[in-house]
Amino acid sequence: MADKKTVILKTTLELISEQGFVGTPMSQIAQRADLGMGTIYRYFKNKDDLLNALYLDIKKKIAAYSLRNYLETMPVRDGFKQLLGDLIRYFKENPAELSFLEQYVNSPIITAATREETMRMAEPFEELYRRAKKQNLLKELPFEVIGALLGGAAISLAKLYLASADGLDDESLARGLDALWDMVAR
Amino acid sequence: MADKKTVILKTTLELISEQGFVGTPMSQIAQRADLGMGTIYRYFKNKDDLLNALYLDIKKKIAAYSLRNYLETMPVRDGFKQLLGDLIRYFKENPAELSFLEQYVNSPIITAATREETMRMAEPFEELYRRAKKQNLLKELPFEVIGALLGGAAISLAKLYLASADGLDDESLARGLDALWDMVAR
Amino acid sequence: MADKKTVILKTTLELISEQGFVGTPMSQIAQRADLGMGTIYRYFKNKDDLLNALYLDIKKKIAAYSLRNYLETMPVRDGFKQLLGDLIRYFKENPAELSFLEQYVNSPIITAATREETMRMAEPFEELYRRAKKQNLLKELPFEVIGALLGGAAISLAKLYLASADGLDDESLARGLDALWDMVAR
Amino acid sequence: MADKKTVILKTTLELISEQGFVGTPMSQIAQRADLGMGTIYRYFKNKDDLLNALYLDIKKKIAAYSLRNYLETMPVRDGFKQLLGDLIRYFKENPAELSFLEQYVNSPIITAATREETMRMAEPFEELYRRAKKQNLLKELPFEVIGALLGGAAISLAKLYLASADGLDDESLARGLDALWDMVAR
DNA sequence: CATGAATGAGAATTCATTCAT
DNA sequence: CATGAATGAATTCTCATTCAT
Repeated sequence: MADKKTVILKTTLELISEQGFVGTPMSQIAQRADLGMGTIYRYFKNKDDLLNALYLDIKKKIAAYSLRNYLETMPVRDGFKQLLGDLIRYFKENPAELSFLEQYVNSPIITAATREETMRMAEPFEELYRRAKKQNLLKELPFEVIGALLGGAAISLAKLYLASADGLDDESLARGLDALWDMVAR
Repeated sequence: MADKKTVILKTTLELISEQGFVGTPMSQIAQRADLGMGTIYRYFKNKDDLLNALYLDIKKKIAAYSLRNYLETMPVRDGFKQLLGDLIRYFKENPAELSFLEQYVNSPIITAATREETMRMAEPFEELYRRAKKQNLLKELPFEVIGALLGGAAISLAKLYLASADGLDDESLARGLDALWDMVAR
Repeated sequence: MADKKTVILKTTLELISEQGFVGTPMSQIAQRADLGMGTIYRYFKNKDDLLNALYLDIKKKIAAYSLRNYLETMPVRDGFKQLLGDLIRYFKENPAELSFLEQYVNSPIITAATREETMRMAEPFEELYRRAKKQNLLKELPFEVIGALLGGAAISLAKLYLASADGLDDESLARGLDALWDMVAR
Repeated sequence: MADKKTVILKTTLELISEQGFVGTPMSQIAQRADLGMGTIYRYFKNKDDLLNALYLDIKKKIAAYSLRNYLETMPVRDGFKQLLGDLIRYFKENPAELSFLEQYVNSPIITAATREETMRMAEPFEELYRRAKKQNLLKELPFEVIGALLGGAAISLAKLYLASADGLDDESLARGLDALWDMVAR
């Protein structure tokens, strides 16, 4: 059997994306994970802690997936599209993760410490931004604004694709990515 | 005194934006609203109903505010910037509304019926889209995609401005709106 | 029906003196008091608070009972015997109170604030001590020592009488009180 | 290393006097004693058994300490003062023991069997009482009453000395012991 | 209509005890 | 013999909802 911590996180995500955080009692998580209630508390201090751990875990997976095929040697434009494209593809493949994230990015349950920790994962994106700046490819907008615009639009797009019955074909994804680039390109 | 329903909605928003949903019991809403618990149940079937009503109420206010200065006779580009600019300005003036909305758009508490009802408010925006299409100003993207891209980016931008200490000056807002337009413009 | 707070305190004392504090769940108190669980929490913040309130309540009753027949105009020796005699008689009539007190005087559950509040009840006894001192009737011992010696011995005596099958006859109580006086008298 | 049973008892006393009974789980005892949880259950049937053993252990140490310098050949008055003086000195040197005892003498956790066993330790004191009686030195009070009065007052005194910042000097202890003797002396 | 005390189902969390290694 | 991860019954406490006044 997979290690217990992993099983708990997996089960929690499943249930939360189905019923929401408030709607899923610890007892149900334990039951579905086939573990005793107390076992969860061996691995996580309390319910909030479990949620924060899950949040962090997902963020890490997203970062890893996004970077799969990204190279620092890529041309800037290709780099952007690679990163954002894989971000969207990740959510396409993991809809529960997206729904979870959307619900908790702004929740007071996610602590400042957790949020801080996710910041560090933006490092490759920051490097890309600096590269783009140097080549004078971007609009006159601060890093945070660029990030917010791209992130907001990309996630919104991912949600739409998940909702649509036909799903995401490569053609329309490519067009979406072009739009994203146009938004920030000079 | 304003009518009771309004007072309840206002108080609920206040408390939820201060403490989050889980942390605000009905009894506290009643107390702060200076009403008996039973009174709330006269106006709202239950807590979920209250939340859905609040959600709808806020959406309506946003729509109204966005349309304040929008005219169907405006040039398309100006129309877009007017609608989106006022959307962002609304959140600037009503931060609690934004934080509430962010937390509940994806919550299972908001029912399908409520979600459906908010759709209708996009009507003026749809009209604008059709006008833009006719003039061949937009990229080859379906209405929903255009809407998702713009909405996601705009709200993301609003959140950033709220978080930033210095806030939103006209200059940077204008540049943000230009970026949004570039995203969808042909 | 008596007021709810009183009923809860009474029931709690009953159960705790039978089973101890740890051994009596709040649910059992509610059941025996014929009240809903939540009702207890309307009147007491939590279990510890309930215990502190009970502690204080009993201390007040003891003080009142001790002072029933005590007069500041009594000769000092009679005053001592009156106060201590009624203290012992109170416990004779209210065994549960004694067992409760014995168990919790030294428990960390009783807060410093509660302890402080009980101090004030010693006032009449302090007055008596001052009067005795002025008349040079007592040994050269500080007030606290006199109090500790008398209190300790008196309560120990009360416990013994409760345990003994035959109980406390006036004759032996009188002899016990004489012994107490001899302990502190010059 | 001392034998395990001793280590467990010592650690339990330590933790309970620091945090109270309710606040110290078996797991914490195991951890602090540097033993596995299961090991404790090898030496004690369950938590209550551990507590009863600790209670008995402390009582034995007290009896031993009290008798250190006591001789059956001592004059009665000196004998009393010797026994009671060393009782008080023991608590002075072992405050945790006193606090533990105070909390558990009246607790339902301590079984009748345990209580019975502690009775036997009063044997030397009983002998002393008989000797005093024969010499007609005591008031007309039954053995249990004498014991209760002296025990109650002595422990009360010890507690006071522990609480007082300056502690117990020989001078004031001597005066306290005189008072105790006066209480029971004819 | 309005009130808010009372309710009790339901949730989080703890911890004594067991038992496979 | 020793270990400590796993268990789940038991407990405290919260809060949406009702209903007698």
